[in-house]
Amino acid sequence: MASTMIPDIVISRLPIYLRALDRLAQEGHEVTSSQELGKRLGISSAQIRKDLSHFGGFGKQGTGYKIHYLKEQLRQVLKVEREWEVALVGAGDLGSAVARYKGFTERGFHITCVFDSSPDKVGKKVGAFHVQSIDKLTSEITERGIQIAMIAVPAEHAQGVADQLIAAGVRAILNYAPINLNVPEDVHVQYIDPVLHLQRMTYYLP
Amino acid sequence: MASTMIPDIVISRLPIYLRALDRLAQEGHEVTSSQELGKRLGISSAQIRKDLSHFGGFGKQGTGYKIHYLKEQLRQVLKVEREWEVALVGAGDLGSAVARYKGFTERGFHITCVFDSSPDKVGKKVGAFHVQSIDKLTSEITERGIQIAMIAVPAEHAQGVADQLIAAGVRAILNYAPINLNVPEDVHVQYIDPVLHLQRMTYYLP
DNA sequence: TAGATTGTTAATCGATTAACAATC
DNA sequence: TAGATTGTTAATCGATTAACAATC
Repeated sequence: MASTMIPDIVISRLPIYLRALDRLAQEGHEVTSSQELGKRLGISSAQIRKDLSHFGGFGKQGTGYKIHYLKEQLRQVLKVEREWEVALVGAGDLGSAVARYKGFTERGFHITCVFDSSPDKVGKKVGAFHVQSIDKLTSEITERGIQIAMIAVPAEHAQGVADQLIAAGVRAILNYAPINLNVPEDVHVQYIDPVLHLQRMTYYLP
Repeated sequence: MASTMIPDIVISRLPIYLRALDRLAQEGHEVTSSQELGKRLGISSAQIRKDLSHFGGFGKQGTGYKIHYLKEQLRQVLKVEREWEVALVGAGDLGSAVARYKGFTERGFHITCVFDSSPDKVGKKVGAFHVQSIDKLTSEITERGIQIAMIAVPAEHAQGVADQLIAAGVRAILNYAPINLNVPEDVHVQYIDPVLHLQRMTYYLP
């Protein structure tokens, strides 16, 4: 299969293209070119064409890409033409904010269960969600066949939670805890730590 | 100056190293090696040594790196040995969550002003912050000499806000709005869009 | 000293870009 | 047709890794 041969760095740009295409569509455009897209994103047109060509010829010489069509193709490549169930672990300040964030559902990622280890929180509601005991994590995730989870617990508990999630069948983790996770190679992890981004920018400030 | 010659990809890893060193220190370690650090981070030891060597010889043959010393050196390189003032634009759901997040202050980034365009929000409190009208943005940021801002407004207003921030002197922007910003090349932008990370992982799921 | 690990060089690997034939 | 833009190849550029002398 071709999928194993496509560099991850290419995959990482597809969601960015998709987001820009959504925007162009919203603005009323129907067609775009690698040049226009590249200018918006600060990416060379050659790179965009090369990235897209891994998955097929989506454009037409002389005219460019039909935005609606390209969007649909990219959504299928990324497997985001479907809806995904997501588990959230941690219902503290950070977890609650994540649970309330509307951007997930709007783009096809539905949080369907929220876990916390604190008896104070279990049984309470966070946003629209009923917080469950972490003891239910394995059974709930296994039964529902959930493959994606978000971790929003303190750093010191994140690795343990990740291990539990993986044992229960989770294969993709979005980690908000400020710590690196060690996971088997068939499990994917992405990190959100806004402070890292700030620290990367201060280097360049006077 | 050497700084312009160091690849940005190297800079982007320094905060990750720093975070791992913090953790090692918390766990009671006093010394580490490129091998140990690399194993934790899933990065080759050669890469860590090479990255660090851009800034000086921080280690000792045979023994490795003193964690406390290396932390201090990296903090200086990244300019995070000091405290930074940060402006936040947008006090809606997302902006409020950002304002309440404790991780910023803990690591030296102090939100000192919050702006919103909605008269409903101006004058109210969000977390510990008094929300100001966006009309005050330019004067407030200029007077305080703020160089870092976070954008948490709807996508359609993000570019306009960025333009205002830059005109007022901001040189580093952390953008939570799901849209690419076009900025002059002496302005740094980083993006936080958790959905992008999820979309990048679903590609690999069955 | 023997063992370990750095800092650095050279070799390898991979990603980006330039260029252009194909073609709409 | 003339103009525009794709998809793709080859060339360039840059980043990672392997290896090892230096040295603690």
